[in-house]
Amino acid sequence: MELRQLEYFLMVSKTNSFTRAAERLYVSQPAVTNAIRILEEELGVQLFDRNQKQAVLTAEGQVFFNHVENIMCGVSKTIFEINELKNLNSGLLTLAITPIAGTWPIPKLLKIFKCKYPNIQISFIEENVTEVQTLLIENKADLGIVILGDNNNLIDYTLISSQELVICCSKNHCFQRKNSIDLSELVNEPLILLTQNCLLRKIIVKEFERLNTLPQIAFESNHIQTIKSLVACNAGLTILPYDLCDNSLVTIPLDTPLTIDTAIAIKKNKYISHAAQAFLTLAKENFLKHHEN
Amino acid sequence: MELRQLEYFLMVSKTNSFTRAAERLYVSQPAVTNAIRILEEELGVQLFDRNQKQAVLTAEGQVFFNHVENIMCGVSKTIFEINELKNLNSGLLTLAITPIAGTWPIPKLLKIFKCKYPNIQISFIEENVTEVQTLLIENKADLGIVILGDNNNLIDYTLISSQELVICCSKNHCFQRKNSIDLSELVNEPLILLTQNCLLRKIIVKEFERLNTLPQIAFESNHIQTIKSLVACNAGLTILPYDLCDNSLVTIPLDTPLTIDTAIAIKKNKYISHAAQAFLTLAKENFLKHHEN
DNA sequence: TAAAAATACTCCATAGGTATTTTAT
DNA sequence: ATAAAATACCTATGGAGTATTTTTA
Repeated sequence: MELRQLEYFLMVSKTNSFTRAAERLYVSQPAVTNAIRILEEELGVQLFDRNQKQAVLTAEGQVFFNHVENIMCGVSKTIFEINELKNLNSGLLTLAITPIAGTWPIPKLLKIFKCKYPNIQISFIEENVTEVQTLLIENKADLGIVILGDNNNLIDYTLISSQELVICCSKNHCFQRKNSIDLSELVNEPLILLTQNCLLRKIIVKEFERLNTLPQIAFESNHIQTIKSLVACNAGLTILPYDLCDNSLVTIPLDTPLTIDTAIAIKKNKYISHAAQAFLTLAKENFLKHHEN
Repeated sequence: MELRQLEYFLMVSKTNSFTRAAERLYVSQPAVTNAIRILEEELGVQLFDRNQKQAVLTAEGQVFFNHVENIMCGVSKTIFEINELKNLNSGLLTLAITPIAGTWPIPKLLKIFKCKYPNIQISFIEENVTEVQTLLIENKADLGIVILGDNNNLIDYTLISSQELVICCSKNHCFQRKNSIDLSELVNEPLILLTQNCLLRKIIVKEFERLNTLPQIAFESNHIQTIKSLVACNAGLTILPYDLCDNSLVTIPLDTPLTIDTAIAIKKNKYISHAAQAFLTLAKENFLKHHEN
């Protein structure tokens, strides 16, 4: 049984004529006759009654017809859906993101993506970096979005955001007039940082360790907003990516700039779905455009 | 797109290997590779990620897989159903019957048929002879069951029952001792017959007309039972097929036997469905067996 | 190095074409 | 006589095979 035969069969059923079916299918009449003959032989059942004035379905042919219509409808739907995927008019994108990446700078990017490809469904898995990497390697996520720093050699990383870290203090803090600050000046200042397992915290602590010291952590929270509120009421200082700060705080650059880099992580040598490719391309474009400014 | 390709695709999906799929399909590995390659080219989408340790479905391949499973399931169901029809394990038989045929001798035959082919569904259309013939010509019924007498030259008739008509009278009637009766003896007897449009009535009337006379119709009814009851209480005589009589009545054969013939009517040159063929064969067998006795 | 997939090539089955015959109205 | 389907025969596409190369773990 072949789809071609089924197609011919449907056309003969609809036109009640081998000749007219052949015309509409742009093949010769014997081609149709042959296809139907072979189909009937294979099924062991006569599909058309040729003794009538016109080729008319037999009882068995009618039963077959009902099934074949369903099959061919399924085939059409399949091809349609594949084209929708190709045209990025449908699809599922599974993103494995780390919490910090989830708060920033990804939401902005997602908004642009969703606007451009409204029919692509996005599914999030929010886990820590090592778990995100595992998900990628096990093909349980298309793309990961992580803060660079703890790379895995089975994964490729594409930088999509590089943001300068700045010191944040309240408008009343004595640092507020400074043009820049050296990290060493913060050694004795009470700091308000994210909780221990966050990459931003780890990056900051690592920088202090490079100075052979440790930060004085007055408060820690896993909510950026809490940290900002504490800083605003002068409970201490914090260090945040510039874009996460708002005008309730004073931001002061570091003497030796420190950046936090966000990257899209993809398993090496893995096929990338159209939706994932679209996301990757958009993220790269966005990064370049942002960097020009 | 071809069913063969879809079959190969499913096997590769299930085995995650072109080589193992080829083994299971009893074809060479390049045959599978080629089929999938052509399928991918035609769809414009990569279905398998060959960069992994094993051939694994891409996101697009997964979507395709879901559809293809449905399609192939539909194909299996189709073939199964066609085989069921061939094996007379399913099917629909549309019988166009005239009322007299419906009461007798068809019910007996139907019982045997239903017993032998319990899964064939039977649909009745009860109409008069000319309407039954129209239904057959318009392919709205597979078989007709009619009393012979008003034949149509577009239709073939197959005799399935030939029954002698007998005079019926009550046990008190003066005729009850007779061994046989000539129709002419009934000319002045009050008769109880079926209503005008019934073929049995027409046959009887025609016989009287051959004697250049008309029957004296005391009562008419379209219910056999009513007629029999009237005869039993001596309201008159009737003429019925022998099998429709019971021992509440006395039955007397006619001098010159008169028969009522039931036939299966089929449109000439028409394809006969397996179910209809089975019914026809059974009816013929049954008729022969009955005639031997 | 081994195993899997891709490639190169050869062959033949068969789909489809043209020409013609048969069939049915 | 006409129109439709079947048949006969030919051609060429492409599916499947074998042998081999490439690739990746």
